[in-house]
Amino acid sequence: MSKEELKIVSDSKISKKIKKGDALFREGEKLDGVFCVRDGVSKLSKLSGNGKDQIVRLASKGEVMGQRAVIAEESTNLSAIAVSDMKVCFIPKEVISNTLDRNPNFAVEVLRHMAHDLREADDVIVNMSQKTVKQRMAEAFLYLKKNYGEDTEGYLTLVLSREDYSNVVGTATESCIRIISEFKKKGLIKTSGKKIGVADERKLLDLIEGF
Amino acid sequence: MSKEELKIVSDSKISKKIKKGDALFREGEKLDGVFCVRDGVSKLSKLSGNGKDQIVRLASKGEVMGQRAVIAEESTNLSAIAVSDMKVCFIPKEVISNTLDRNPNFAVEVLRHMAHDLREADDVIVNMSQKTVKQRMAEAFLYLKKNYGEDTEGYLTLVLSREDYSNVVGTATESCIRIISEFKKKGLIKTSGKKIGVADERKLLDLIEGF
DNA sequence: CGACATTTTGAATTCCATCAAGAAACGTGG
DNA sequence: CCACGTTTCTTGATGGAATTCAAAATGTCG
Repeated sequence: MSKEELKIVSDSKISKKIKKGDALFREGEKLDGVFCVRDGVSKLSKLSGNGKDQIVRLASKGEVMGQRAVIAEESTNLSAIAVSDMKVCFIPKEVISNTLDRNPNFAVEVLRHMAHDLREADDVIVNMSQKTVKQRMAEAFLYLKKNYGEDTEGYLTLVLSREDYSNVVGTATESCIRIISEFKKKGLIKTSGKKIGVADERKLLDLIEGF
Repeated sequence: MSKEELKIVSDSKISKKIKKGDALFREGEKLDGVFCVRDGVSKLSKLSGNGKDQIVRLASKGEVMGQRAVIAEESTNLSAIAVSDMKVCFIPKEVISNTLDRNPNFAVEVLRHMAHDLREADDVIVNMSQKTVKQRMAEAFLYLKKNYGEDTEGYLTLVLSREDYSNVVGTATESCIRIISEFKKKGLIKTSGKKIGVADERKLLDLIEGF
């Protein structure tokens, strides 16, 4: 991307602060631009027929939300809700489509990014359909540790509610809670209030592999 | 896409015939190009930890396979296996990447296509995690009817094995068979050998909605 | 026909969602 | 700071859904 173009995109950014629990957008809305996360984490979820949310992915610093809808010129299929306080910047869709048309490299860059998202989505499909709830819970904890890290005491940096966990894993909140307490009893994880920490990574991995 | 470029792509195509059951490629392989389906149908599947295949999507006439891997310059995450006899054409990756670099419109076109795939993948994730096996079976039949049509007697044009059905839906083959016979008894579908036909679209829809 | 894969049914078991109800945490206004 | 209503978390009990293992029936192909 050339310097002038980088400047255009950069100038057209609008910064926003979003409070935990507030929505950046909701499924079905038309977006006039994309959001880029500068700080904090957002969940991207979709309402299912039975009234439950399914969290499809999480977006944190440096990640972009809404590009699928803007590119396809459709309304969003997902809602974006802040899981923690956030700072985001907004880039109007005209800027996106102009840059796309003018700059093949930018397009290819976006393409790569979407190819990556698609691969992850394929993996999630397989996990959802072939793994047990326990295995998916174990994966979720390892994923959160890997992507968001842990504090000095070994607890996951990103703190989610039990309901959010269940919406990531696609299960009932009670099942999720039961599995957390089972994992704790077996020493796979540790808890402190809402915080959860990975205690035995190896055993979690074994569980995922089916031992 | 300009005429010259169209010609380049067209000239570089290589036609292949693939027999039912044969693989176009297998997960983990590196691809040196993409496949475009001219005739027949292929399943795109991924092996899960427990040894079962999960069919992520089906590709038929006009659809392209392998573009994700080629664009991301990774090995494929999916296997492509012919569900019926097929004719496909192969386009080398150099041709793809050259065209991508030169032609912003082509890139945007591919981008739109991938945005569409991503949306569908999101929907599948929600279906897999929130719907029952029965509901997913019902959806599968309606999907197959809508996308591949039915013969003069009302049976689905695309004939899959029971195992393939179960791999689409993400369930055990026995469960899948039991549901088929239940649906038949209730008059939702009809069968004749391996062939399956939609008998009562409305009732299938009701079942999906949870009645 | 015989060998092999696919389809079908049966029964036992495990997994998970749901309903109900109690305990702990949280915020808010007095 | 406490009393309160509200939300979130936790545990128990139960029924239904789906997997698994086993075995029989049917189909397919050399």
